[in-house]
Amino acid sequence: MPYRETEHTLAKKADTRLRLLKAARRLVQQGGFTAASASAVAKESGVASGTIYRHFPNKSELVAEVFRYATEREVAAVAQACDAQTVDSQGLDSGKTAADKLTAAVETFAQRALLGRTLAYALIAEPVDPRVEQERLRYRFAYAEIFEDVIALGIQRGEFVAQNCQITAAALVGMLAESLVGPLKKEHAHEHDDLVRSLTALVLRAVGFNSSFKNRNKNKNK
Amino acid sequence: MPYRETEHTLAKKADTRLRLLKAARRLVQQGGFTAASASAVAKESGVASGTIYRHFPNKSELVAEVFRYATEREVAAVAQACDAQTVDSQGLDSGKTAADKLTAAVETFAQRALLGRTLAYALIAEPVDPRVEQERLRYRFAYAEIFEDVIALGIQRGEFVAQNCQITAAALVGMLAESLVGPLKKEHAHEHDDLVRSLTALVLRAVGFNSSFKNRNKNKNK
DNA sequence: GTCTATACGTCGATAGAC
DNA sequence: GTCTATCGACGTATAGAC
Repeated sequence: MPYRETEHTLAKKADTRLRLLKAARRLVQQGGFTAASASAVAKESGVASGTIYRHFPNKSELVAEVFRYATEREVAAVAQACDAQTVDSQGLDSGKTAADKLTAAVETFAQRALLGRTLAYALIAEPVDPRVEQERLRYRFAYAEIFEDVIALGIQRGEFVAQNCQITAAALVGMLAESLVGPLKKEHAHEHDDLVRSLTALVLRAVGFNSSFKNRNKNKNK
Repeated sequence: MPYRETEHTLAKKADTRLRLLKAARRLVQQGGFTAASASAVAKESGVASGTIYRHFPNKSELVAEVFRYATEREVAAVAQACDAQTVDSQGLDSGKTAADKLTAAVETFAQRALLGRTLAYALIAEPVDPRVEQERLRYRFAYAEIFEDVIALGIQRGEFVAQNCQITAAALVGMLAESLVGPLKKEHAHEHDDLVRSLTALVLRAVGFNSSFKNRNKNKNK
């Protein structure tokens, strides 16, 4: 009787793969990418080291996948922070301004990073394999796309000064990432709130937020 | 007669080392770090490939050294742009404002990058060996230190709003680096001037430049 | 400079799914 | 009976300690 792949075997295989990813992510969370050695991942996920290479062609690919797995959560959180409550449960526009959205995005990004410093540092700045660095570039662009929309909205609403959205969006990504690198390395970053406030202020200045803007169109869709 | 290192042999050795570095830098300039393979470097500098390893312990170290060699120029150019002409040949303060300095720094960084796009991309964003990535982190901090002084000056002079200089300085480094990544990859970036203008405006907004600032202390040291 | 530790990746054997 | 997943020791490269 010839061997065939069935639903069951495939599901099991996918399951093992996921276990490996989750185990690796835990290790990165605790000690950065350097802590996610092949043998450590194997141990953490309860398989033999050789098994890893039945699911990933090499270490770089495993790590790149872990990077995506972890970063996608962050991107999603920021994206959600921008859109959240723009439209409430009754389908009414809550009148969230572009400045509100941008502030929420910055706070979300920064606070998540500061609460999981090791993971954040690993995702943002830890020197890693070029293969993983490639993924970093992609995801920075993903963040930029989110910001771009918000900036365009802000300009359209007259909250922000006219500007090239793409440039500013990329710049915001750089600002956030780079300004967090230092604090993420230090041990006692208990001035979280100060830092977040500084960052939001900085970002709002950068986009040319007109602080006299009074949300003139508030509730215009009601 | 036992072999001894003489002045002459040492000088020759240093000379070869420098030739290797310069050759590698040329290659990076033309094709990024991927183009600077060991064999290519050997060919370009007219030595046998094995000779490289008499001057550098391994490829990573060679590349890291090239990175430093190239980046130090850039940092120096930016530092000089900040300080230039603050004091003229007669020892008189030319009254350069912090905004002037910051603008000069941004223009210098961006224009140099746009004129040597391949090299700039390699130094700023190309996925590279972790050993080299480590150097990137260092140099980003070097840039930040330059900016920090200028920002502190601007605050002190009342040109910029009060803020945490370290955070802003790091953020500026990130802004510049990240906003150039996209443009540096594209072929026809003939909107150089537009980009540079956008960047300077963005940076001045970020530091909270008070555009009504009239350089009240101009020439106060005359 | 040698020695030890640890890293990645491979391999033949084994167990088990089909 | 045929194929695959898993194991875990092993080969090889490299880094750090002494």
